[in-house]
Amino acid sequence: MKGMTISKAAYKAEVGVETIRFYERKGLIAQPPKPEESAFRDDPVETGQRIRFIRLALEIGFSRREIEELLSRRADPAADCSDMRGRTTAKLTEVDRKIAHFKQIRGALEALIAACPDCGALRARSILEALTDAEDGVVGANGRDEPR
Amino acid sequence: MKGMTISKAAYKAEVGVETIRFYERKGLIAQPPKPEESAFRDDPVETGQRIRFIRLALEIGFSRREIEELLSRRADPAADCSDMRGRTTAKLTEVDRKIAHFKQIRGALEALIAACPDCGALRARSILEALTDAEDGVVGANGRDEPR
DNA sequence: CTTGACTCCGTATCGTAGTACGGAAGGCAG
DNA sequence: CTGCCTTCCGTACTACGATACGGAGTCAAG
Repeated sequence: MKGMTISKAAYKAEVGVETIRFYERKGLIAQPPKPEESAFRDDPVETGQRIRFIRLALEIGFSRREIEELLSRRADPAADCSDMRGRTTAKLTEVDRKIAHFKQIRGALEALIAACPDCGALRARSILEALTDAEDGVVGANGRDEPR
Repeated sequence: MKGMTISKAAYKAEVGVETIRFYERKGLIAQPPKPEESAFRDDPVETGQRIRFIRLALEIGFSRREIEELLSRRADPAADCSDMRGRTTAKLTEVDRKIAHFKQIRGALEALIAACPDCGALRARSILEALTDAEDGVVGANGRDEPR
């Protein structure tokens, strides 16, 4: 167990062992071949970089599928930057849409709080009913914010 | 089939039949008792209101579990408005956090686009590597945006 | 040479919010 | 009274990103 075992790779990348295995199953990272002298594999350094890239891309809002594509582009020497730029711009628009949506939600919540002027005396019923009656359809024409 | 059947209730509330059944299973709405003269149930009007409340609360960002609590508070006459106000305020904070987070992501995406000044000549590698190298840890101290 | 920690791998489970399916039974028109 | 539609109900499946578990094999230290 001298090489870069999965647990060491996981520790370095600050993810769980299971996460690495999960990425392997999904084809985001390659399963390193086992060296002949050992039954355990030897993760190349590249794996760590790849994991960090995946985590980062996840953090800025790319989905696993999208990351899959990004990684395949990365491997493809014919892919140029404009493609990547397009994807990133599209993601930016998506993020803007989300921000706008959450701002709308924010407004609805503030209205809800404002609709409860001198609390304590009022029952929960009133605020809930204010919500039900007044806010109908306010939030989104799309109906759903984040298609999960 | 004269009463308020499930499909009529679903139509009125603008949800699917399966969605009502799903809410019943989850205890968000009660299964109306079947009248003796019919094998089919008769959904009371209250059900429709309850469904609209649920949809609305979902839209402004309450989770199913939270809605469950809200509904039980609604049934509880001892619950007062300040409790509801507290929950709503907490949700507002949560939404603010999300907005801030998405703005951070927005920034990262813009940086990513800016890091690709004269595209076309550059390979995807460069922008991806810029991302990997430069943005490390930028996005969130929490590491995860929406705890799903 | 045993013990305990670690690895490998498949499969199962989580949480969220539903959606789909299949079969049995009821209801209604022709 | 026959065929088709709808209802009822349980169960399975979807997407997303992991996370957990069980059993077999392996490695290294005592």
